[in-house]
Amino acid sequence: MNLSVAEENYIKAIYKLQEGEQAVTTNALAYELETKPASVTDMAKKLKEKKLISYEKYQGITLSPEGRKTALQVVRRHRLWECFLVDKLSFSWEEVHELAEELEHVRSEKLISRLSEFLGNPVIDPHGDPIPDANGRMAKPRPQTSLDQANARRLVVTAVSDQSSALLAFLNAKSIKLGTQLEIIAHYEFDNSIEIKVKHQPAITISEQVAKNIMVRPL
Amino acid sequence: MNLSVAEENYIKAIYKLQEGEQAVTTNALAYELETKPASVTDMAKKLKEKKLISYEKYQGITLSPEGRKTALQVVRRHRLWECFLVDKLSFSWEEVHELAEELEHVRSEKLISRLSEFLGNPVIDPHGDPIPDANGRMAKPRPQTSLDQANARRLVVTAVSDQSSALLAFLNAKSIKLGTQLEIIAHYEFDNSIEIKVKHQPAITISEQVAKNIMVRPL
DNA sequence: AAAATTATTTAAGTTTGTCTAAATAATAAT
DNA sequence: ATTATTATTTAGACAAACTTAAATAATTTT
Repeated sequence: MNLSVAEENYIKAIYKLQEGEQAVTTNALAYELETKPASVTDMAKKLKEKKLISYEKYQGITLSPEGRKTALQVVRRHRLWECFLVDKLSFSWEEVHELAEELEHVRSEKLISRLSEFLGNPVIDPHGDPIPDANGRMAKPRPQTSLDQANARRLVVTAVSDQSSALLAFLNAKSIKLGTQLEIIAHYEFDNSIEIKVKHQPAITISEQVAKNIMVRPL
Repeated sequence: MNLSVAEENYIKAIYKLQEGEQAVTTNALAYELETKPASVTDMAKKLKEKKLISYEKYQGITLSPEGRKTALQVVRRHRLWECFLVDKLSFSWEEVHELAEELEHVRSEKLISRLSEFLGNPVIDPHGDPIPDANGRMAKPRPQTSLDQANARRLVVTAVSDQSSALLAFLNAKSIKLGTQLEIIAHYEFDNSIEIKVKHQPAITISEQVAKNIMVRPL
């Protein structure tokens, strides 16, 4: 099946939002793709026609088996390019998403298998997310949570969900990046701020707002 | 200026056809881009509006200085990706064109400068064509001619202009590839066929049709 | 359970890049 | 210098992916 860039982006977004099983709503998808609900409805009809999703009016969207397979191919391409950009071109992890977003739409089995080989067939990308293999199989995603909901004491930073440059600059200033190990010192209940410590750095206090956008997993 | 993929392809094709100075005709451009003359006229109006070309009804098209700059950026991206595919992913020179055709449209100064650096800032691509630098400067193109028009005796293969798999298979069978050194043994005037010899191979006779599609330069 | 709110869909219109068919201009042939 | 041919442009339409505004369905609130 030959999909347009827009169609691939819808499939990928549905995959991301579906997260397990429940149907994806029109609104959620519109928000994710920065488009309007009416556009989502239009596209849903088209993707249903192509048997990539199941969709009934007012009932939300779920990927069909073919849809899931397609999604995994796009995810594989995206994550392999991220590896390339970080490992070979020395980009930092927060820069690569947008570029990979474009590179992922170059559809060529051969290109992707050669790229994977060139990178040493990596199984996780620079954000710590697993890379599907050519058959769509991958390790189960790490149990990430946002920092404000973490219950373990010692944690590793796995991603930053908000890509705004303000947040990235803040994290940069505090030497917090992918793979940084943190220790939670205290929760302050009156404003839900969190005091954390990075090795060799003074302890710092982080607002709930910031904590919500830092993804971590237990060490 | 933010150009669409289609616009970039037009600019690149105009650059390719302009070859020196003379204006590009509507028909030639339509043929090159595998589209219809009417579509070319439409696009010409748009590109003129954006000041990338000069164009007057029935007078053909030439790139403006900005247009040329844009074209060189696209050519730079294309040729760097070709280097990457051949040098790092072990593609053969005849496979890379289509892939580079897609990769070239990922517009990021930083990506391209990093890629160039990663490749060791190459100045010629796998087809022997010069790669423009970040400022659009490049070595002057090699004096290629098609094999049927070559006047020197000893030649190097620099490109194959027809990308059909039939021709590529033929060349493969005869061990002729980019960089192969040939010697012209004889021209047969009755059908313009050419007898050539590759080192360590028996001499072979090539039709005019084939010779027209093999680009060479004097050794 | 009715009213209010929110979510979703439909209808109609836009833009980009294409197309076909018809009209016009430029060039070549007699 | 007409006529014929070829090249180019215009006009009108189409598909993809989007938009806004209005209509309808689903969900929540009271």
